[in-house]
Parts: sequence; C-alpha cells; structure tokens
Amino acid sequence: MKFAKIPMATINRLSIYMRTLQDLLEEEMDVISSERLAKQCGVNPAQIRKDLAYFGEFGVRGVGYRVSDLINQIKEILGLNRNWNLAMVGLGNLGSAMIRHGNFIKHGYIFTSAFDVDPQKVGKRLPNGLIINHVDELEEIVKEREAHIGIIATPASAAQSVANQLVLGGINGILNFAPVQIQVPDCCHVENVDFTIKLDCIAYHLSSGG
Amino acid sequence: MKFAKIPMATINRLSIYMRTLQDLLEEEMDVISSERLAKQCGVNPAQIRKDLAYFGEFGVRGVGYRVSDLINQIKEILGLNRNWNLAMVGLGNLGSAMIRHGNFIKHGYIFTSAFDVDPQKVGKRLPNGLIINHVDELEEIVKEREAHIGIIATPASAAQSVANQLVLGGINGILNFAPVQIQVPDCCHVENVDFTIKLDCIAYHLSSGG
DNA sequence: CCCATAATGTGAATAATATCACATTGTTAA
DNA sequence: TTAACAATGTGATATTATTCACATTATGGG
Ligand SMILES: NC(=O)c1ccc[n+]([C@@H]2O[C@H](COP(=O)([O-])OP(=O)(O)OC[C@H]3O[C@@H](n4cnc5c(N)ncnc54)[C@H](O)[C@@H]3O)[C@@H](O)[C@H]2O)c1
Ligand SMILES: NC(=O)c1ccc[n+]([C@@H]2O[C@H](COP(=O)([O-])OP(=O)(O)OC[C@H]3O[C@@H](n4cnc5c(N)ncnc54)[C@H](O)[C@@H]3O)[C@@H](O)[C@H]2O)c1
Repeated sequence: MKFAKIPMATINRLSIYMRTLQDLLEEEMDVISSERLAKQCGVNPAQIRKDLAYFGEFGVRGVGYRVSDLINQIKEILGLNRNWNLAMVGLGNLGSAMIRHGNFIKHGYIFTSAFDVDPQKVGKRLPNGLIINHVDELEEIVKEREAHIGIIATPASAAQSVANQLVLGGINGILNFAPVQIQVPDCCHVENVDFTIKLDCIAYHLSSGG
Repeated sequence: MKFAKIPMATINRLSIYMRTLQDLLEEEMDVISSERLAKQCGVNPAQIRKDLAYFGEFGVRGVGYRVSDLINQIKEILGLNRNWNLAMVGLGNLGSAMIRHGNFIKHGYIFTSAFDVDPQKVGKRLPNGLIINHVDELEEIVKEREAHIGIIATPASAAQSVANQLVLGGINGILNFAPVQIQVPDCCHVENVDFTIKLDCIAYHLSSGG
C-alpha cells in the first residue's frame, strides 16, 4: 500500500484525526475504535481505516487503535516528528495575530523570521522576541535562519512579489492568506487560506434554504 | 439546469472566480474567456463553464463573459447582493484581527456584535465602534441586532458552548476557527477554518519529496 | 483450548467530480 | 449575406473519492 498516490483529502483528514487523538490522550483514553473516532471527527469510519491503510496497518483487530501509538504514526506520516521553521511576511492584523498565537509552537512550528515593508514596523521587537526585518533582506535571512515554510500575510498586491522572494530564498512551502492565486515553480507547494470564501459559502447556504 | 444538486466545490470556486473578476474589472477588462479566467484562477476552463452551467447561461459564444455582468450573476447565485450581519465571539488575537480587517465590509459582511468572557475586554470599544458584550448576553443581542452568521474565535474548549448559544440566538451559519468539530442541528451550516491543517499539509509535501 | 465477540483491513460498488471533445451559436469582416 | 472564426455549453468519458459489506484476525471468557 505504501506507494499508491495519496489523495489530498486524506492528508487533510490525517491532520484532523491527529488533533482529535491528542484531545483524547489528554482525557486519558488509551484505545479508540474507528467508529468512535469517526463520530468525533465527523467522518465515516471506513474513511478513517482507508486513509490509514495507505500507509500501513496501525490498528488491532477486535480492539481498535492505541491512541498514543496512532498519534506517533500520523506524525511520522505527515512529517511532524521534527520542527519546521516559519518565515512570516506581513506583520499586519493577521500576521501579528498568528505570531502571538501560542499553538503553533506546540505543534512544532517555530517562527524564526518576520518581514514587513513598513518603516514603522521594521526593527520592532515582537512578543515572541523576534525582530521584524525589512522584506528586502528576506532572501538572505530566510536562508540564514533555515526557514522551511513561508507565510504570506501581506495585501494581495504584494503577494506574488513576496512569493518570488521566498522561492529565491529556497523555500518550498508557502501558506498564502492573500486572496490571489500565486504562481510558483513546481518544486514549491502552496496552500491557500481564504476566510472570505468560507463566508461566501455560508451566505450561499443561508440564501438557498440549505 | 437550475435544480441539480450543486457540488460544494463549485460554490467555493464561484467565490474565487468572483474575486478574480473583481480584480479584472479594476484593470478595466470588460470581457474574458473561460480559458484566460481559468489560467488566472488555476483551474480547468471546462470547469468554469460547467460550474456556471449549473445556474444558467451567462456567456456569449465566440466572445466570452462580460466581466461586470458575470460578477453580478455570481453575486446573485451566492446570495451576495445584500449585506450579512456577523457576530464575532472571542476577541483574542484572531477575532480582533478580523474586526480590524477592512475587506469584509467591502464584500457586504458587517460586524454588528462582538462577545467575550474576559471582564478586561467586556465593555471595551473596538476600532470599528462596536462595544464588546459579555457572552452571557449573546442570545439576546444576536437576535436584537439580526446577526446572520456567527464567528467562533474562542479557544477550542469554549467552541461547543458558544455554538449552542449561537443556535439558540437563531443563527444558521457559523464560521468556526477553533480546531474542534462542533455539533449543531441540521438547520445550521458550519464552515471550519484551521490553518494548522494547512501547515501540516505543507509539512507532508516537504517531507515526502512532493 | 476453543468459541463468541468485536473491530480491523480491503475488494467491490457506488457516488462525486473533473476533463475531453465537439456541436452549437454569436460575432465580425469581406 | 455569408463564410471564417472563436469560445461557449454540454453529453460522453475518465478520474477520483467515499461508502458498503464482509472476510480476517486479535482478544478474553468459559
Ligand atoms: N485580517 C483578516 O481577518 C483577513 C481576512 C481575510 C483575508 N485576509 C488577507 O490576509 C492578508 C493580510 O491581512 P491583514 O488584515 O493582516 O492586512 P494588513 O494590511 O493589516 O497587513 C498587511 C501587512 O503587510 C505589510 N506589507 C505590505 N506590502 C508588503 C511587502 N511587499 N512585503 C512585506 N510586507 C508587506 C504591510 O506593511 C502590513 O503590515 C491580506 O491579503 C488580506 O486580504 C486577512
Ligand atoms: N490566532 C491564530 O493564529 C490561530 C491559528 C489557528 C487557530 N486558531 C484558533 O482560533 C481560536 C482563537 O485563537 P486566538 O489566537 O484568537 O486565541 P486567544 O486566546 O487570543 O483568544 C480567545 C478569546 O476568546 C475569549 N473566550 C474564551 N472563552 C470564551 C467564551 N466562552 N465566550 C466568549 N469568549 C471566550 C478569551 O477571553 C479570548 O479573548 C482558537 O481556537 C485557536 O485555536 C488561532
């Protein structure tokens, strides 16, 4: 099963399973069935088993999954048994909110650099101790601090240019909050987050009696 | 075509098309082909035509789509030719960042109430003029201010209880930022936003040579 | 030791989604 | 007027994802 092509949706769900399993671990639950986990994650039990089957056999028939083992297996699959260094670009409302947020570090995501163009912001120290650098220094600093993932939290108009600089800095993964489609070489993986799309989706459902 | 079941994915894409079309309008482009629009949105041209075909015929054969017309059509489809009132619950990092963000109002999303439990925050005035109310008053105030959509930006532990209160307040659409699956009656539509999942997804791609 | 039980892992069936390919139809210019 | 063109709208096809259904296999009690 190891080298089938893995559906994107599976990867997303693994992340959800892991989060739920971590909650379960805190509640001292040490074994769980796909049925109960599925209910808690809002998916079909067979889905969970299928998703896991892409990567191996992690359960015990007649019993279920050992919670802490499964967490470790999923971490291994997703590549989360290590830390990832993040470069934040754009320290406005959203960028600042994320840097202040404590949960990323818990999951092994560490902000090691931060960039803006605003001269008012460049040179300031953030709550986590980081100093904001000018975006012109991005390529250099990103290499120096071994950033793995870039986060674009600038206005849409700057997003493509920031993406270009991140790529030059050797970054192969980008989380983009700007509401535009950015163009990058194939070696670079982009994930987009756009809240407004989600709101539009809710509006649609409210409008058409869904 | 009007009453086929519409794929969720189609609704999401319509929102993206609209955003791109609005950019094109600013660049004074008044007609666009599905091919060019598709490139800009990163999808297949036939996809765009199929998505639109669920709702009618909006193009001109041999020519393409009139940009401003198509924007209006999509707004009509998604229910965006009106305003939607938002209730923000949890004025921490993320909730505050969203309220400060100017783009929501441009798209017809208006914050009409804001709630927290923290006595330090309750009573404070936000940059947009709103006063933060105590979450105990949620049900009442949400009804009074005719909120349509609730946004949950509290810690995960409070999310379900907030969701319950929103539903009691008559709200049928929820945007949930807390990393838990909330349970609501069928009449209520929930969309989840979880950045950490997106980061995990990038980590996976970086790890497995994608 | 063996049987009843419970829950996994998975092939087959189904459902959902995306793409192709082309007939159709407005447009423009000779 | 009409022919050449361009891009839509859509049935057919291909691909991808989800769910079903059950054979398989650990476990624990009698
Ligand atoms: N805040 C939200 O709730 C929200 C919601 C949806 C989408 N977004 C999107 O997220 C992005 C950020 O939103 P925000 O509210 O934080 O915006 P913001 O205006 O508060 O912050 C943008 C920051 O980027 C900086 N910047 C501009 N150009 C830059 C460049 N070339 N290099 C580096 N930094 C640059 C600005 O100086 C500013 O500090 C925007 O694209 C926005 O559309 C935000
Ligand atoms: N900020 C981020 O970058 C980020 C990223 C990913 C996920 N999230 C999620 O978004 C949510 C909010 O994140 P944050 O960083 O803004 O957290 P935060 O701790 O800064 O803010 C949470 C706010 O909710 C309030 N609150 C707590 N219980 C409440 C209740 N019952 N009713 C109303 N208000 C209540 C708190 O007083 C606080 O003001 C969390 O669930 C978090 O996991 C945030």
